[in-house]
Amino acid sequence: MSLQLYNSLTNQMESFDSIEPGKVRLYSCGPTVYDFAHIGNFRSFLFGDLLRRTLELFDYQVHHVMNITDVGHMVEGETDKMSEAANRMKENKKSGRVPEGAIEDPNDPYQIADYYTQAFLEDARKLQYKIAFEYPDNVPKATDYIDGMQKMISRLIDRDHAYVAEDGVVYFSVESFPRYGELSGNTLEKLQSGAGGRVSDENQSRKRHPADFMLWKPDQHHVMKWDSPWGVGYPGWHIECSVMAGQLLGQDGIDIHTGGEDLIFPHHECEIAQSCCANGSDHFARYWIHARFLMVEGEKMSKSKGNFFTARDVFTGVATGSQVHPAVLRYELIKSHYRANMNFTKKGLEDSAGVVQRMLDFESRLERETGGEVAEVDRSHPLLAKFSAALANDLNISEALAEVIPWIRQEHPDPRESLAVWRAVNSVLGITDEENEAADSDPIFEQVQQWGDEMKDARSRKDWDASDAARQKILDAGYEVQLVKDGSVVIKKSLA
RNA sequence: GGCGCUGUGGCCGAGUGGCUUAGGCACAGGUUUGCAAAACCUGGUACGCGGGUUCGAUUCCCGCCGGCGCCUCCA
Repeated sequence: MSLQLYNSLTNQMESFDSIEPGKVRLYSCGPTVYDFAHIGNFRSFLFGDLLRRTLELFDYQVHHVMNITDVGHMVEGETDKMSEAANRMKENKKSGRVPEGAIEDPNDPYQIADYYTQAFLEDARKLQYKIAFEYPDNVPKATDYIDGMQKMISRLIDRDHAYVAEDGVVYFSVESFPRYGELSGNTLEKLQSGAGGRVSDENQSRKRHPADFMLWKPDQHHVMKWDSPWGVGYPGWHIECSVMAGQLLGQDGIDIHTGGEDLIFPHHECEIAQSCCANGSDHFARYWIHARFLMVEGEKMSKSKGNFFTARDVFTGVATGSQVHPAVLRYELIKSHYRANMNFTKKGLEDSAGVVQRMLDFESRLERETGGEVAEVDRSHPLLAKFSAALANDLNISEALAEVIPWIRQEHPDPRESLAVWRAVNSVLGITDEENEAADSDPIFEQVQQWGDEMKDARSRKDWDASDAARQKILDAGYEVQLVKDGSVVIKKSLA
């Protein structure tokens, strides 16, 4: 069975073949670390994770790399993102969102970048984003690759694909790369007319073509700056991914490159141009796969609408009013097809919580029945065959889940086989894991347990009023109560 | 204006030229239960609008309307 993927480069479905048999080189555009990552970022990242896990299910050995962008790129020529982050950090410290003492000096961009990098990794691990467990090896930081960027820029200049403009800025010459526009469907003429009045005239006049993009900008005053053959300054945004992908995954091209749909142009278009021209190769990535945007309650997520949520806003209950288990957020963010807009809602989260609870219960039941012993299964097992066929169809997760959920409800006469099947399914879904369950401890849990005991005692006396009162206290604390036939009371924390 | 994606029942969300027409949540009825919850069983409601092709279209074609992204900050 071959994996079918929708390639943004050709705008059609294609059978996946890797450059090296059995191995996949996968690159995902990662977060900028000027602030906490939001749920839209994680939708895109978790799509990359789902792709990686699916490839692994199909027995590929996947080398996945994702960058961390920690260079403070310029905004509007005035402020840069690191300075903005420093200001925000000072506010966040005041409001308590960032604990006092978390950062010694908010004016040190490296401290800010490091703080948000660690925060990102923490969130990503809770969400079972596999690559976050491979930091730092497969999660490179842009500022560690300045030297490589400079070498690539030099090579582009040597090959006449880049030039130093009269103001000292190094630009990539899009006219030197006829295929520029291949990914986004743009042409240089259209770009020229589309640019309109957005870009200041002074800047444009120094470029050979309006679409030429910056590779290095000399700027003594920039908050993060490095020495270079073109003066002290900082690199352009696009060059870092070309360099890190090349150094970590090899110069002879990568198999799959992923990112959010907004990165198609200009970012990925520019990566292709730089990489192909610097390496003298025809291909950079053979498959480009882009995830669509996330909406919140039917609207675009934006700070001004107040529907802009970070992952930790969701975990802690800031977003919806109740705490959300990371597995529920993960499920919510992966449950719909990556090429469809997804609508993030409180109701959706509650739905997801129900499914996740069912999965957790199912797994613990099988663990109990088998003592953790599993049978041998492979992908020819009926459920796994259907599950993987669905995923092979451009990661059709909805269809895959539509097979799994009814299967869970079925009778499971051979729990050891079912557990093995479940583990294979879960290796892709990433729902249950020991780490999150262990992290579930709650200071009021002992109190809740005590109410549970009260309820059990009251029930044995048939004192229904006392039983109901105890149950209400448990429910109010955000827990759910289940009665078992033998008279015991099982208490579970609500997942969302 | 250009490029690309998209519109399915109360909600989320697959899929298909006709066949038993996903799955989840919610809702209704039932089993169970002190009452709930959970679990299990049963049930109803679809394919943006207008044309065309066809014996037959939600599915193909054309047009229209709506939503989303990009067109040098953006997952």
